[in-house]
Amino acid sequence: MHGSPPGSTAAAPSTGAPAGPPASTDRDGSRAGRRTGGGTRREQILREASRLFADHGFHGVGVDEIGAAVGISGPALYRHFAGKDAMLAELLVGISVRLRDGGERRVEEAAAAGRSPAEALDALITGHIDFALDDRALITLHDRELDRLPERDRKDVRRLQRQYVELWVEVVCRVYPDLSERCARGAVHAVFGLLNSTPHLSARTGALPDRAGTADLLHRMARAALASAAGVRDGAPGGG
Amino acid sequence: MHGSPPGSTAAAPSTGAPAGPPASTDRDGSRAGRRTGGGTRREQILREASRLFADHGFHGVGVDEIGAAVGISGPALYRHFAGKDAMLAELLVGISVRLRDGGERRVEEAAAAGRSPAEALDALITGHIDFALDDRALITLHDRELDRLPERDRKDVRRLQRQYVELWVEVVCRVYPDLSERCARGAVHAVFGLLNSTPHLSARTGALPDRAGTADLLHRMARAALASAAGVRDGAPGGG
DNA sequence: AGTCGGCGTTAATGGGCGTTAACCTGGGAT
DNA sequence: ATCCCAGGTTAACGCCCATTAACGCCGACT
Repeated sequence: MHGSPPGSTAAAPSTGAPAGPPASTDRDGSRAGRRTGGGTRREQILREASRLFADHGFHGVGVDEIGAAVGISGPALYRHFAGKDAMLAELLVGISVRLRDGGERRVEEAAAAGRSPAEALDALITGHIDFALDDRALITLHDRELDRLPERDRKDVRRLQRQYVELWVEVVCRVYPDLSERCARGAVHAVFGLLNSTPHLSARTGALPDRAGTADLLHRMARAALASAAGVRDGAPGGG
Repeated sequence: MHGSPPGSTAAAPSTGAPAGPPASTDRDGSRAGRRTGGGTRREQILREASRLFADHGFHGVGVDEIGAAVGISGPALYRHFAGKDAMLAELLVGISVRLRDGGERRVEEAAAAGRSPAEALDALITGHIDFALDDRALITLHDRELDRLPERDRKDVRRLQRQYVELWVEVVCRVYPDLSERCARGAVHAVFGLLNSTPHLSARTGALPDRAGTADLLHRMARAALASAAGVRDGAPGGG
């Protein structure tokens, strides 16, 4: 019991890539960047933690569960994170940064290429849809577990979220000049709700055709919803 | 310590109506229906519990907190409910029943009055918006805490939710015959996401004009989103 | 008047869980 | 060859919290 060999009792990881035999092939120079199946240990942990948090809620997941999901057990997580809170914080801040930076990049690129505000808005919609479809768990956490964060991080996340919303509002107001900023903000929030509904869809079996079809459907709905918020018939063409 | 008089140490209720002096004025005949400030004790508890669950998540709220919110302390809740799970179950089942029954009633009334499918759809939208605006906490719980339910109740709630969705899908398919049922289901889910976004809005101060304005905005957006899902320009009038 | 049950109270119990402690190991740098 | 430390392991601690136990008050019926 006491001197038993380690590494045999831990549960198997739930991702597709089993980490049983340590991946000895891919050694990169960096010290803290040892890689197993899918990225750094830290990244593995964050990925699994996000899935678990999204499924069962932050308080509904134990550290042992998270550990088991990556093939290590319980307290070993403390070699990578200061605690459970720190994992959630890193996830939420990471999401918010990615959303904001991605949005800013798209708007800047559109402006640099001399495209119309409507095209910039399309770029924002496309980016958000990609995110919602590819990182469903993160999207779920994004607007669900914010309150479980220690004060400091919560403020950071809120600031980032606000910046992202304002980015949208600016573009929307440029596309629909008659729309008040107040209404635009409300409409943008509603469109986020629409786009972020994807987690619910894919829970059901085959609820939607495929990725491209879903993306197209959501894109059309989002654009039409915004247009109608401005009291305008949507005159844009069909899809991307 | 042991024989101290009860009723003096409990925390004050957070609702507007203090329950300090027992309401002796309103006695109705029913035995289990004693009333204090706002409805039955059971109803008080459910109301506060829904608010707390929505704010902090099911696992993030303790029974002592719920008790304190209605002016009693901790284990007294067990005089009214079998346990914490039972409260959540009653809330979620109640929501789902109200949504489904309300929806069915509206559709039947529209049919009985000889109205068009489009008008039935408008009635559904209006009903959902009323619900989302008046019971924000419940709407939040509705799609967030389902997994925290014991198996039996979870199945019930899912069945009710499915029936509600199917009700919408039927009406939508009648309004837009070219829309495949599959796409209609996806679009309906997306519209739910749009309409249920209201909790996020009102968290911010003055994010939206007023109740009527918000309802109108959401209604227009929902209708336009559904129309665009069918590949149709929304031809309905402004709304009201 | 007497009693009985609804509704509270506080104290105790028991399990779950985050976190820490103490210890082990294997592979790269010296 | 040796050392070191990143990254594991299991055991233990302590808190939080849902639930139960044991008891008290009061209003309503007989």
